[in-house]
Amino acid sequence: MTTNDPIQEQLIRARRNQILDAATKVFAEKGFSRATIKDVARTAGIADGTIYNYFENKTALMLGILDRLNQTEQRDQDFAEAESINIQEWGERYIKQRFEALSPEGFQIFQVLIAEVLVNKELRELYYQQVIGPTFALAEKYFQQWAERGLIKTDDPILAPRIISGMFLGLIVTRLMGDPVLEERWDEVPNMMTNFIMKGLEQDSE
Amino acid sequence: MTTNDPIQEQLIRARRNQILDAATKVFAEKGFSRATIKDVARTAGIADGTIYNYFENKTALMLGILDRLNQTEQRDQDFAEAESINIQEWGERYIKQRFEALSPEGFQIFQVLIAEVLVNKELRELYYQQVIGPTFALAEKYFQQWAERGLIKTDDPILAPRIISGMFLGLIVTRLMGDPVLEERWDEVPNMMTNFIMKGLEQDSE
Amino acid sequence: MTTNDPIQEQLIRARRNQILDAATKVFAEKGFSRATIKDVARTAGIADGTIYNYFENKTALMLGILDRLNQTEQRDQDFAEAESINIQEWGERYIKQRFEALSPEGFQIFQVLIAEVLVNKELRELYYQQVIGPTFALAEKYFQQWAERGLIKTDDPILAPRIISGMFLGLIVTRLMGDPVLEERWDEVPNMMTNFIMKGLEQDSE
Amino acid sequence: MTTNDPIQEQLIRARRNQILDAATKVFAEKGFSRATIKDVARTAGIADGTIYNYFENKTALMLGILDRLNQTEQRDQDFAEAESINIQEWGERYIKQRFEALSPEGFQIFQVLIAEVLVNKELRELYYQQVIGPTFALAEKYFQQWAERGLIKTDDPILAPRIISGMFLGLIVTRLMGDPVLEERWDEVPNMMTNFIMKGLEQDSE
DNA sequence: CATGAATGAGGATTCATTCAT
DNA sequence: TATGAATGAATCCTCATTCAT
Repeated sequence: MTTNDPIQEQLIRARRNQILDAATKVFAEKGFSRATIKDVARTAGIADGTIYNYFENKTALMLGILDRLNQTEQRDQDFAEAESINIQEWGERYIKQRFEALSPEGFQIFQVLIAEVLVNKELRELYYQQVIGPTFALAEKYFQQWAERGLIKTDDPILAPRIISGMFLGLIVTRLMGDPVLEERWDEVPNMMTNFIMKGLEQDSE
Repeated sequence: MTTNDPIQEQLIRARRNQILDAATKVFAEKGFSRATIKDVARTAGIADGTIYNYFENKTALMLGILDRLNQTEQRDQDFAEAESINIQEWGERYIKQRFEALSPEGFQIFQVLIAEVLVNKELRELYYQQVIGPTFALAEKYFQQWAERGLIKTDDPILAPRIISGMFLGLIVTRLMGDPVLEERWDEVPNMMTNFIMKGLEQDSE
Repeated sequence: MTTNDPIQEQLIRARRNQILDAATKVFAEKGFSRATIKDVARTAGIADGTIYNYFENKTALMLGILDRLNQTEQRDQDFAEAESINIQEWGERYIKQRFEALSPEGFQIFQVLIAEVLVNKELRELYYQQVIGPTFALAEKYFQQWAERGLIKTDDPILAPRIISGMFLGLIVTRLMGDPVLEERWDEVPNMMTNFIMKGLEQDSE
Repeated sequence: MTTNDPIQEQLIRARRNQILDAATKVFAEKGFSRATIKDVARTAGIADGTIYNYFENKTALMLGILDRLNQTEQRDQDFAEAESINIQEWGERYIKQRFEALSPEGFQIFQVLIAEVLVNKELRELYYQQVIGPTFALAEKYFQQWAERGLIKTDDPILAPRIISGMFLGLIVTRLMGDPVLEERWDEVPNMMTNFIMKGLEQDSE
């Protein structure tokens, strides 16, 4: 079962990725339940049965997608360096970075993920525990520090990051819901959003 | 077929609502595809077949939920009166109103809706056309006016409402994803959000 | 249950006939199985439930149709008088009579009957016992007599009537199968058929 | 999808035939509508689902039966050679041939076919167009020729073949309706029928 | 490992029948 | 009696999963 042959390992990993790519695409298009193993297999260009050599069952495909997401996510958990530089600048950079990470495939992953997490309690808990929770915990810590140092003016370092990430998430969802404006002007969104977060809508009071 | 007997009408409407309530609950819990007609029937306390006396098929249940949503939504399409009063005050009031409209059942409806719309192209297009599109169109018009009159300082009346509604939507999704903080402190969110929208995070520059 | 009020009786019989008419029509169009009680009720202009006040169940509708057929059939069991007149003339008259009995409704009854009898063993046995069998028995008797008296030249009074009635039945079936020629020229068929039966195709041998 | 592997092809065709055999049997016994896929599957000795690997749906089974019939039918479209030989002899031979083609399975096919065609408009039109119509067209042509050459004495080459084929069809139906005489003496029918067609019932007039 | 035919449990839907009004 | 809403058994069909090749 578990070989140690490094070439074998490579092949297996490649095949797993090929299947997960197909699954992501198909799940995004039709949703987890409506998508069939046959769909995934056809999209991956392999036979139905082959999928079961790499994944226990259909649910494992979903978890596999989540897993890959986690792995990529972890790379950009870099709230850190904020201290050194101007907070506005950092915010800008951070947000842009998040947006840039959203490849077309990234959107599909979000699409699958949100849709499924909303209606699958198990997955929801898993995802909250593994991703959302830790992210918020980290964010809270930094917002706390920044607020203390007077870098930002929020008095609620718990809700603030939720509002910001909510904005990000909501924009993605709105785009996924088919808003053509967001699709077309997606590049302008990070800047706009940063501005928004920093300064709000209100007229300067002078 | 279509009787005019008002008592009959009442009964039919009541039964339809009973079924839609059950469907909303079940769809929110398990998602549209995983939910079975038997689930809905059991939850509604009726027989499977009865559902088909009121709805063509399972999909019609989904559309029925959407329809009821539209009907309630239309009541609060009141961007209007903003002109008369202070824009900040209006924003506060408007946002609070939107939040208050979110009964527990309201959350379930969102849960069903978002999850399904994300993976159901037909429904997505329908919903965008009937709800999202018109709402944005209206919002754009008002933002435009407010910006012209100097009430708000955005220079982009197209993206701005998307960012704000995205924030709202994103917060709902985050809560639906199980964030306990948002659930617990949901009452504080409208104020916080209003503030945020108006003033942003940035320290006043004096 | 069983009233003796003659007016009641009349009404009941009328309603039964109304239902059977509708059933005949619907069964002919869609076949017994595909036809629904709702179809029959709608065609009869009454409610579904009402049918069950007059017939035990759906099958009883079929038997009711058969029953009415038997009652009309019995009127023309008049092989008799053949003796008195020229056999050719009699044949002509008999065949014409059979054809004339075929009202449009009569075709529908045949359509229902044949289709159902072919695939319903119980009904088939019932029908053979009650109608086909007795008819052949009678026919055999007369053919026997005619042959003995030299009125016809068949030496097989058992098969002969089967061939003739088969011809009749087959022409009906062919017409029911949608042959436009037979539909259009149906009036000419009796004569043609009589001739055929009497003289066959063969050239006279002089 | 469509492999060219000849062994695969063989297996597929064999399985299709296995299913169609079962379907023919079951449909003949219970009729198309009353027969269930489970019935067919059990009779074929396979699982329900397997049927759907070979046929789109239940209706396709019916069409499949029809298709096989067409293929066998086409072999004996041999009106031709009549010219060379004595017409009586040819008629005899032709009719015998048709009767011999009626294997036990052939009867079942007729049973299914007639019963269903009578109550299924779509199938009826399909069958008329593909089988009955063309057959009559061919027959008309030959009867016309024979009549012109004085081989037969009919003056109506349009109705004549209908009467003859009607006789054949009617005899089959009568037998299918359960007549024990026809079942027992089926072998004698072709001769009797030929005679009948050629000479009719009438006493020779000398 | 790869394949894809076979399996059969599960779910949407239909419809004969019942029964309260 | 007439009605037609409610019922739930029955049936078609889908599809995750298995397994022989």
